[in-house]
Formats: sequence, C-alpha cells, structure tokens
Amino acid sequence: MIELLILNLSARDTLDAGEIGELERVIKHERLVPTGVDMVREGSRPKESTLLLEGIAGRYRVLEDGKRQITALHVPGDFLDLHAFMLKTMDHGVIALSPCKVAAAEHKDLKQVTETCPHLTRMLWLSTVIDGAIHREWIVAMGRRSKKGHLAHLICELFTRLSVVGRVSDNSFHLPLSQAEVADTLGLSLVHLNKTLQKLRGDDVIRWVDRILTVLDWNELKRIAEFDDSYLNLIHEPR
Amino acid sequence: MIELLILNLSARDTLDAGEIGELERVIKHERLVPTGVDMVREGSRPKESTLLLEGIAGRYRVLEDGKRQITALHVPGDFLDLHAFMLKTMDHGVIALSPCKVAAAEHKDLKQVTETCPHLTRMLWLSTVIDGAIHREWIVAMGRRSKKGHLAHLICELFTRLSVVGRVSDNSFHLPLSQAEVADTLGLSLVHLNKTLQKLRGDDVIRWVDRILTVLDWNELKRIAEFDDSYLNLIHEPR
DNA sequence: CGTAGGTTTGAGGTTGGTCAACAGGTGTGG
DNA sequence: CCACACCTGTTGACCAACCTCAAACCTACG
Repeated sequence: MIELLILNLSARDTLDAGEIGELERVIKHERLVPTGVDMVREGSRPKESTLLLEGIAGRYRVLEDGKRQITALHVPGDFLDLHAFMLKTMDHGVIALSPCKVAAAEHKDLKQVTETCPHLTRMLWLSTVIDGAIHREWIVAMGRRSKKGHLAHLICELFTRLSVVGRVSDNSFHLPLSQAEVADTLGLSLVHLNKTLQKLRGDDVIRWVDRILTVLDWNELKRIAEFDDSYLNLIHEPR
Repeated sequence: MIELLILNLSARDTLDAGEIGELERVIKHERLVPTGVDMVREGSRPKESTLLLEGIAGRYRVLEDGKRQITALHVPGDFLDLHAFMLKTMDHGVIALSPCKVAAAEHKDLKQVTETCPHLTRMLWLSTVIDGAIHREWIVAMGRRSKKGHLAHLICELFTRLSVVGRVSDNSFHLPLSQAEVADTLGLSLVHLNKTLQKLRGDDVIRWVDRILTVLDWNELKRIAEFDDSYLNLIHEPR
C-alpha cells in the first residue's frame, strides 16, 4: 500500500526496515474517492494526513467571485496535506481530479514518529519542503515565463514526477484533467489555455488525446519550458 | 539575538526555557550584509541555515532571458533558508533588499536538535510549512487576483507579518524595496506596477514615500485584497 | 556640476480575457 | 431508435490589460 511513498522517499535517501515498518504501522484506512469530490475541505481541522495511492488530486482555493486557482497537483505517492499536521487548519481544499485511492496517517501517530524516529521525521519534513520548492517554481513560471513556457513546464514537471513512481510508459502518461482544470492551475482563461495548447501541439512536441498525454520531443519541450529538474530534489543523499 | 525568532514561533505555540536555550546555543555567527548582496547563492550547498535578524531579504530566481522573479520576502525573525537543511542544494538565491543583520545555525546542530528535541523540531518544521502556505497564497494572487488586488494583498501580508515582530508603528512600516523589486515580486513590469500603485494611492488606502509605507485605510485595503490572515497561522496552539 | 538610480508619463503594440457560437461524444428518457 | 441535454473542446470577434520603448524628471551624491 505504501510502496509508492517509499519509492518517492527512497529517491531522496535510504529508508531502513524499521522506518518502513513504522510507515506501514502508521498509514491505514485505505479508501476510494470519486472524481470531483473534496477529500479535504478548506477551513477544516483534519486529525489525519492523507497519502495519495492512486489518481491525481489538486489543492485549490476559490475566491469570492468564484474564480478558482489550483495551487498544487499531486501524483500517487504524495502526501496531500502533510503540512496540516503542523498547520492544524487547512488553508485550502483538496479535490480528486480523477478517481483516487487514498490512505491516512493519524496526527497522533505522526507525532509519535517525531518523538521516536528522527531520521524518518526529517524525511517527512523533506517531503513538505519539496512541496514548497514546487510552489516556488510555479511562482516563477506564473510571474516570468511565457504562457507556452509555463504550460510546457507543467508538463515537464508532471512527466518527471510521474516517472519516479512508474506512471510513465512509452513517453505517455494519464493526464485526467479537463482543459478548464489545467487553465485553473496555470491561472489562465479556458479559451486562452486552449490556444496555448495548440501552439505546443503545432510544434509537434506533445499530443494529448483521450486524456493521455504523450511527449513527442522531450528535448524541445524541455527547451521551451527551460526545465531543470533540480528543484524536485531527485538526488539520493543522507538527509 | 534570537528574540524575534522566539516572537515568531511563540505566536504559534509556547517554547519552554530548554528549547529557547537550545536555540540560543545553536544560532551564532552574527554578521551584517549590505543591500544588494547575495546572502545565499543559487546552486550552493550551504552547511548552515540563516536567520534574519534585521532588514528585508528576498528569495529569487532569474531566467535565461534575465527576467527575475522574487518568490518570497522575509522579515526579521524569519529563517531564510531553513528548507536547505533538508534540500541540501539551494534552488534559488537570497538577496538582501536592505542592509541586513543575520545569524546562522549549522546543519549539524540542527540535525542534533531533530535527534533530541521533538517539539522544537516540529516548531522549525512548522516555520518551513508556513513558508509553503505563503507560497500558495502568492500563487492564488498571481493567478486569479487583479493586479491591484495582488499588490494590496502583498501589503496586507507584510503589514501583518511585520506587526508580529513589532516592526509596525502608526500604521507604518519601512518597505525598503524599489518599485522594480516590487514588480519582480508581483510578476509585473515596472511601468505597470507604477500605474497599479497609483490606483491604490488614488483610493487613499496607502501612502508610500521615502520607503515608508503607511496604511491609511486598513479595512478598505483588506477588502480590495480580499485578505484573510489565517494562512499565516497566527494561532497559538499545541503543535 | 555631472552622473546614477529611482520614479513617472505617454505612445503603440501584443497578450490574454470575455462573450458567443458551434461541434463531437455521451448518457438519458420517451 | 430518436430527441434532447450536457459536457468538453474549439473557434472567432472584440476589448481591456499589460508589455516594451522612450523620454522626462527628481533626488542624492561625488
């Protein structure tokens, strides 16, 4: 059940058997969440943190005028709201963007991990800090990249993150979002997202049909995005 | 020396004498950094994390075409790069936006804190997680707020954060950035930032002369920004 | 007195938003 | 089986927001 989390963490540092056992002990209550359903509500005070096992989920906020901004996308093996363990109150919602399978770690158990397993604690801390690094990269993309570059960057990021957890084959991955949802993650209007998408398609760097995204020319896509994966911290070293 | 850090953390949970002593032991090497100087370089692998004692600092990245995006602003009492303790490699630079006084905590000492002081560890973890919450709020502002709303939001945020560490008096605080730097934090051109600024000034909600920013009408500013400080987690509770 | 950094203003062009319509696919009920 | 509603994607027209370029202005400072 927690294989993908282990894959995710092991890409950054080695976990020993005791730590893996501890994770297995702490993570439980597997359940399914249908597309479109909120798994965590804004303003709530969850008593547990949620690990995504299958599917794509998004963190989002909606403003008074109804505009929505997705602030993070999550792939299998990601914690959706580990930060809530420290923050206590959710400052955003989390929605299932495809059918999702999730499991939960109770905060009282996580607290016990921080009391007894320093290295595992640091690895969990690391995963929230990588979230932060991704946030920063999104800020850079929103502020200073072209829209085409921003979209290309998002695709590069998802491609890379999904590769780590074995969800890419034949240069393709399942991208279940609608164009409206992608627009809400880039901060674009739906119409303009569509036109931006067509520019990328026109360059023959990607194909996206039936919710399957195929990268046709990785080097060119990377160049358009100015993508450098170092912010994802896919380096194995002692933490 | 670490009073402001304690102020910052104590706004979220109580630190006991032992924890404060531990922080005093770990944080040392006070030094001054002149305006415009990089305190941490992108791509470096710092062996210590930096606490800002005085001044304003910014995290930033610059793209190939020379465009710069500031991804975070820091006020006294903030750790600038505590995340580097876990990340190891800096994915961005940190620049002094005014004369700064800083101190340092060596990573080997922080590691020891994680081995021996679980609650203090959680408090440090918390502070990186609040950074993340601020990042998310910036993403929302960049993607879905009007430029005027975005600027107003930034001012509300700085006002609130500076209040916590006692850097606001008479509804005024020192905002040492140039308009070009503010433009780089909002992802705007300098010209357009200037025009946006004039809209806010025209509404008589702020004044900004000689690098002193005065909030003339907090309620109206808050309304324009749709500002809600809950993401800053200024709630005292057990963590 | 000249220079440099910062702010302000205007002109003109590009980007991106809104509105509106249409096409294709799917599911439902008559 | 057909008619209809609904959802997603696509396209065009039009307008507002925002960018770039350029110049002027205003200090502070050597």
